[in-house]
Parts: sequence; C-alpha cells; structure tokens
Amino acid sequence: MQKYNTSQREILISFFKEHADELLSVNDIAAGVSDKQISKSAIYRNIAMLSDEGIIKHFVLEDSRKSCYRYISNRECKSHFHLTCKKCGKTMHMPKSTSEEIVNLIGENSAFKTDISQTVFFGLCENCK
Amino acid sequence: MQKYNTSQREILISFFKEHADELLSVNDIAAGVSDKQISKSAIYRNIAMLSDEGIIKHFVLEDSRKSCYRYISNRECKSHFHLTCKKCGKTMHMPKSTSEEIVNLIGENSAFKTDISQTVFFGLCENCK
DNA sequence: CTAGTTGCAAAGAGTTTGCATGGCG
DNA sequence: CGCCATGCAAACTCTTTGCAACTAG
Repeated sequence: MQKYNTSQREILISFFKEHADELLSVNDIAAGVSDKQISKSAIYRNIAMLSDEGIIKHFVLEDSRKSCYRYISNRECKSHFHLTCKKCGKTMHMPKSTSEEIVNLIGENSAFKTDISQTVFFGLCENCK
Repeated sequence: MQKYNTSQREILISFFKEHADELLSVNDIAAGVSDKQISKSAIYRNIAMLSDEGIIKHFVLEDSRKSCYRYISNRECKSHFHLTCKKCGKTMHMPKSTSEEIVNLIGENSAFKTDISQTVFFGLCENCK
C-alpha cells in the first residue's frame, strides 16, 4: 500500500485515466510514459499498489500470458459486468439492471454465486464485429 | 496439429480425462504424470496441439500469470457458458437455455456480440460459498 | 524409410527482488 | 531526519526453441 505520493505514481495514474476503458499491458504503459522519468520496476511496483488499492484492475488475456490493467473509473464498477472486445480491447459497462438480471438467472439455475467484479464478458464490440 | 499418436500424447489425454472440469496448470500436469515417461517440453508441445484441436481449453487466471487447461469433454461446450469456482477451480456447465438467455439479454441492451466459449463466470460453487 | 515427436539444454519474455541512492512528509 | 520509493542489475518463473536422436505409420 502506498505511503508517499511520488511523481512516478502520478505519472501512472494520469496515464491510466487518459486510457480509461482500455486494457493496457505493462509494455503499453512503459511505451506511453517513456518520455517521463520512470523505471520499469517503479512501473511494476506502482501497478501492484494501484491494483491493491482498487484503482486499477488486473487481467490476463487468454492468448498472451501478459498482465493487463484497466483503470477503474468509479467504484460502482463492482456492481455491473464488463464487456471487453477481444479485438480492440475496449471495455464497456453493462447496465446494472442487466447485470443483476444475469446474476439472478444463474442463481435460479444453479447454486453458483457469481462474482461480478471477477467476471468479464469477451466478445466483439459494435465496431469490430 | 498432431500427426502421430505417441505414448506421451496418450498419457496427457488420459490425465486430462481423469481430471475433467478441473483447471490444471502445467505444473499440476507435470506433477501428475511425473511417474510417466514424458519431458516438460513434450508436455508444452502436446498441450498446444490438444488446445488447437479443441480437446482442451486454455485459460489464464487473473491472479497467477500461469496458463491453465481444462479438458473439454464434449464439443457442445461451445454453446454454453462455464462457471468456474475461484476457490476450488472446478468448472460447471451452465444450461444451454440459460446461456442463450444471457446472450440475448446482452444483445438487447448493447451491440456487443458475446463469445460464449471465451467467457467464463467466476464465483463460488455450492460447496465453497 | 521419412517426417513428426522427443529430450535436453539454452534462450526468451515477463516479472520480481536486493541493495544503495534519493525524495516525500 | 526517517522511512518509503526509485533505479539498476541480477535473479526467477514460465514458456519456447534448436538440434540430434528416436519412433510411428
């Protein structure tokens, strides 16, 4: 957990904010901030902290084994599902009502308790399909 | 894609069949067949082939960066969602009708085209919750 | 036979860590 | 000032690859 507010931390937070709803790999991030003063280990360490704090969310796509991260714009993101486009990597937010409907539907048909924040729908977005 | 039916390939297929519905890491697999005659590179190469053939499915859990694999018992697995328990790793199969209902629900509310076979619900199973 | 597969060891990619230096509060 | 964070390089883990030997068909 973070104690100090370093310039490296701020560089990363702004970068994530500028790329909200995009899945960013560590390389994407490193490339995006390459003109700034920040080492790769600082990137890794800050990302881990931001992830612990719930400011960004960690992901691993099935095809690459690389870690990716997405900025969590608001804390309500825990009450709705996310839809991520396999092609362009953009993430959309499913309406809360639809999300709840899906959770209930699953609950009715099995004893499985779905974790909304851990589940991501993959598919194709309007532009890519 | 496979051409020959080697003993190493058969060792792996039986191991996957014995552990259907479990998420197996490469280490799990290597440990499970350590008494058999098979090298780690053969495991990796066969797994890649089995995955291409659709006999097993590749996964990466969010927390570890490790690849995991699950045996696909029947080819119908493309028309229903899977529910994976975050705790014990077991996978359940959602009824096809429920799966379709969910896909439709999403389609009604957005232009997103969900890919059933790429999407996995994470949560807690009856025993673990 | 002969092309695909294996085992080994070496190479790669991504990530983590130890340690001295530097900076926030 | 004291502790936390940084940068660098080395270490680690998981996975892939080159190559000679082996084997299924």
